[in-house]
Amino acid sequence: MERCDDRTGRTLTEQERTLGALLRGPYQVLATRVYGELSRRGYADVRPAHGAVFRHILPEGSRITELADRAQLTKQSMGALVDYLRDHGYVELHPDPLDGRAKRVCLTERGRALQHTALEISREVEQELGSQLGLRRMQRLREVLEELNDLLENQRVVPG
Amino acid sequence: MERCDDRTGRTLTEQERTLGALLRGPYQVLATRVYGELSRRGYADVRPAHGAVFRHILPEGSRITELADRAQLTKQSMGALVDYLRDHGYVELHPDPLDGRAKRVCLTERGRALQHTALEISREVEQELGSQLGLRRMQRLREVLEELNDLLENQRVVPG
DNA sequence: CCATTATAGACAGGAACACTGACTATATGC
DNA sequence: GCATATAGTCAGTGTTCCTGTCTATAATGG
Repeated sequence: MERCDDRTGRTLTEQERTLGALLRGPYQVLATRVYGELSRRGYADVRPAHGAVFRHILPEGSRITELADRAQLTKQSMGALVDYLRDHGYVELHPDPLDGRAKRVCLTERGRALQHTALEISREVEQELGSQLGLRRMQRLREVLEELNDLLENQRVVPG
Repeated sequence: MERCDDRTGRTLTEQERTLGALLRGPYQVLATRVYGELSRRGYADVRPAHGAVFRHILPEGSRITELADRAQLTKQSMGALVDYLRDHGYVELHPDPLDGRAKRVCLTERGRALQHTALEISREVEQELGSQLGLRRMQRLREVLEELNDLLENQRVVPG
């Protein structure tokens, strides 16, 4: 039986870094810093999962099903996130005047304040990284990532 | 009370895409495709969480604590992942000859085959994305991401 | 050599997150 | 109207990761 005794001291995936790994590292750092900073600035009850609501809700409000579709979650999961955010004062639920089954989810003042703060923190972290990485490189990274995101969005659901 | 009735049809975060969002999108697409393809190629029992082991294990084997440190997980969480992978034939546990408390986790033949296949799939997906995005752009993306990862790794733990 | 302290790992319990299936109430289309 | 579709809820489950506690072994300093 072959024993494991190479003694190279490097993993296989270190020798060949996958694109996924290269994306995951920075993303995790970003997410940790943004939610950590939010916690310090008075929004300790907002967790990463709730981003699914704040990222997708429209200024005029959105229905739970809409949010679920956009966030690629089930209605049940999105319903739970919305319940939590309502209980914590970030959103309000209004009956939809056009559809008696539906509810409109709307940001409260506090919800908008959080959204604003989160964007602010994101900008701060990006600037800080940019100053370490070099502004030109950060600019290039952003450009290519925007193109990649556009590409992926357009092929996410085959239009029927 | 101010009602929510802007009717712009765009979210705040769509107007200003954060770096985090730009990284998350492609990462999720990559991860979904890689693990989906692994499932189709006979590794349906390997889930994304198990990547923490395969990404960090050394060719000569690693201890659970080492893997936990590198993957930034607790020893307990890593222990559970290793147990699962042992039960499914991807790793073996040997007592560490140098430390009676420790166990060496080593990949089995099947574990190495999975690792190989996962890297192969990652390359395939990256190539496919590259052909859609443009090879030059993908090349630039990779370069900048590698620099960013190096930067973040070097400041992860302040060297004591 | 022995007492203290540190480390490797396991056991128990729980929180966060997202899922499936089944259900009610309302809307829509013929 | 009746059949079908949709919005949202209720109940239950699985995965992933955590904290706290414990045992066994190792390392260190008198």
